[in-house]
Amino acid sequence: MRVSLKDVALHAGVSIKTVSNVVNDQPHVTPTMRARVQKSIDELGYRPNLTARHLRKGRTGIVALALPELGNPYFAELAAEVVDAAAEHDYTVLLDHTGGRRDQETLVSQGFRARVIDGLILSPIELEAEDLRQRAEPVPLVLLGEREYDLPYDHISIDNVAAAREAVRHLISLGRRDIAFLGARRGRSQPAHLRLRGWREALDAAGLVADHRLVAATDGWGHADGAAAMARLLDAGHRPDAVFAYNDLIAIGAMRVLSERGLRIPEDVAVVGFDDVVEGRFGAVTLTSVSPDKASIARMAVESVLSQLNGAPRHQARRIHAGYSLVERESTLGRG
Amino acid sequence: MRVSLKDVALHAGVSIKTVSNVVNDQPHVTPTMRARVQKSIDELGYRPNLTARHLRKGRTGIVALALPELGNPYFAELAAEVVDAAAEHDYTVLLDHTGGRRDQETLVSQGFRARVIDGLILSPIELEAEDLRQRAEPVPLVLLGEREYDLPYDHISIDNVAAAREAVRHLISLGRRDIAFLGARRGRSQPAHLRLRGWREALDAAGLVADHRLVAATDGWGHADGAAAMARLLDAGHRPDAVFAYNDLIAIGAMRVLSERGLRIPEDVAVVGFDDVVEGRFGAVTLTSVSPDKASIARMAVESVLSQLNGAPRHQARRIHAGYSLVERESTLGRG
DNA sequence: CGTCAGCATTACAACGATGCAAAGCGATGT
DNA sequence: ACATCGCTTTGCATCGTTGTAATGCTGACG
Repeated sequence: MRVSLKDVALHAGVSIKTVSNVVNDQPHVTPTMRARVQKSIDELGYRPNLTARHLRKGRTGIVALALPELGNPYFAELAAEVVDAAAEHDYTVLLDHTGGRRDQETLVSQGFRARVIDGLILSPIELEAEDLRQRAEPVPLVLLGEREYDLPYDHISIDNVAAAREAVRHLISLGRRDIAFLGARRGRSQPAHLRLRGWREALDAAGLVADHRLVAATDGWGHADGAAAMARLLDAGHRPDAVFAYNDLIAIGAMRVLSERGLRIPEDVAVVGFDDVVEGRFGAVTLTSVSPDKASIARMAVESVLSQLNGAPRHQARRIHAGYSLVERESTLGRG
Repeated sequence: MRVSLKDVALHAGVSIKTVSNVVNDQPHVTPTMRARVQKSIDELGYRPNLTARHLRKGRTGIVALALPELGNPYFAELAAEVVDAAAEHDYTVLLDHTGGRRDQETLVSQGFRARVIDGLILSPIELEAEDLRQRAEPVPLVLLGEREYDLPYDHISIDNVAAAREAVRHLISLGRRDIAFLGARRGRSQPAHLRLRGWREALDAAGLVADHRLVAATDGWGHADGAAAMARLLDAGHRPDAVFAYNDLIAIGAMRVLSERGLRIPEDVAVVGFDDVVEGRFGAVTLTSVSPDKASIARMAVESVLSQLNGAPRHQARRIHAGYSLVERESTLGRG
């Protein structure tokens, strides 16, 4: 069995409370006493029982992070950043993944999966505002990602519209005119709408037509979905001279298909992705991509949870934009 | 504040324990009583406080998973599998990452990072046997990965030597003779030694020389490390006709350098990786790779932790081999 | 009608830690 | 020598839940 305060107290010949005071660095403990108790603590190898502490104090030191899928390197990289950011505050991260399914996301938001947590950082895909409106859970919640809700929860993301606009403007500056968008989620009410809006706005601003036939829906957000969408576009007889993808995986899947069809990147088709995952930096053609500042997203998410825990007013939600940059690589090199 | 058993008991006009019995589906509760209490539970929206339950029962329902780096898709994919496997047993996963550093790995193994866990699944990189020998922690531990220790802990991995042998044998069967190995960790006592041994054994068995000049060390396990190692090899005047990499990321990094130097894959240089990460299936040249059965690794790891929790003898450790297969793709296509 | 078996319900203690308030103790002032 | 002050140390209750043991109650049986 584990060593408890009681054992240490017995060993040191003092009261339980005194040991507790030493452990918690309370004032009003004489150096002598502190030393004596510390000795017993060390000898017995005492370590506080966080469960008990939590029961008493109402804190666990754990924040949950619920992501659509860990297999997507963007989320994996983000998770790593969150773990680090949490560690800075002596917090650990409990990981959950929802598969981007609405029922799972709802369950997680209501605390059904993990109930021993101080806060929740959730990156929703299909969750609807109404699902959250019914949330009775007192646990602080922070939302990440592209979905926007008019609800009293902090929301952290980059300015997706502006970032998408910048990406497409970059393609236009290279002289591209027929710019496809890959990755509007098929059959969804909110299909990647912010990035799609940025695409449209950039085209409008340049006096180009936003041809909806160049918008290809996908079922998911992986390589295979990008490949399928690209193939569909080409099979339908379209030959865009540039592609802006919802994310890097879709872009990479698309690039694969483009080269299978004998199209050169960037000469024939320039490609821009979104997320700046490591993978995009090492393909045969490196990928130009919008690079969200993952570290600061993670940091702000953790800080939001902690500030809510420390009594920040929960009714006024903040919409926080993290930084981003467009990283240009081979897939948009030179003039097309 | 949250609703507790006490509140429900008051509301229903019964004792706390009776409510507890209803909640836990204990026998010896009359249907009438059960209905009455259930009504109060529903009306008040009671949900058990897991922290208190855990304090009482000594279990938290959380297993920790400590990985070297989440940024590596192999580990991210594995983490996703572990989360799923744990969920099947109503367990959630607490994620930690060690950066593959020995001090972090030691801390994690001793429970310093996360102290609210029922078990720990650890994938060590630099941890030494002595670090674990001093482990006093009563929490069940399972080890994953290539490192082998003669210690009383279950260890789950694939048969790295056999898998590496098979990969290299495949290259030999394509007529390749000068087969490089990329990824022995530089300056380490146990540099990827199992996969390296498989490489050597396959060459020996085929009557080929295992030329140690074709073994290139790396600093880490990422794309950049593979690229650097490949560049170093080529710069030194070596021109292998095949490359076997410690993992897919290193392989992909190497492929990038190979094509930069105008070498064709697989015509000039065939490449085999290890891990079968999704990324390898969507490059310009898809990557042949050893594919460990991640799902069953995850499942067995979780089951090992749970069986230890349920009193399985801890002194006799098991060495468990999961399945794997060699998936052939474009990077080793046809005859060279 | 009284007794007892047997099930339903309850009271109490405990898991380990901490907040609060009271008790202990040495030093100081008169 | 004694009252007082102030810091150190302690005892007790408590967080929400569950295991154990005791109690209450109903109905069957003699």
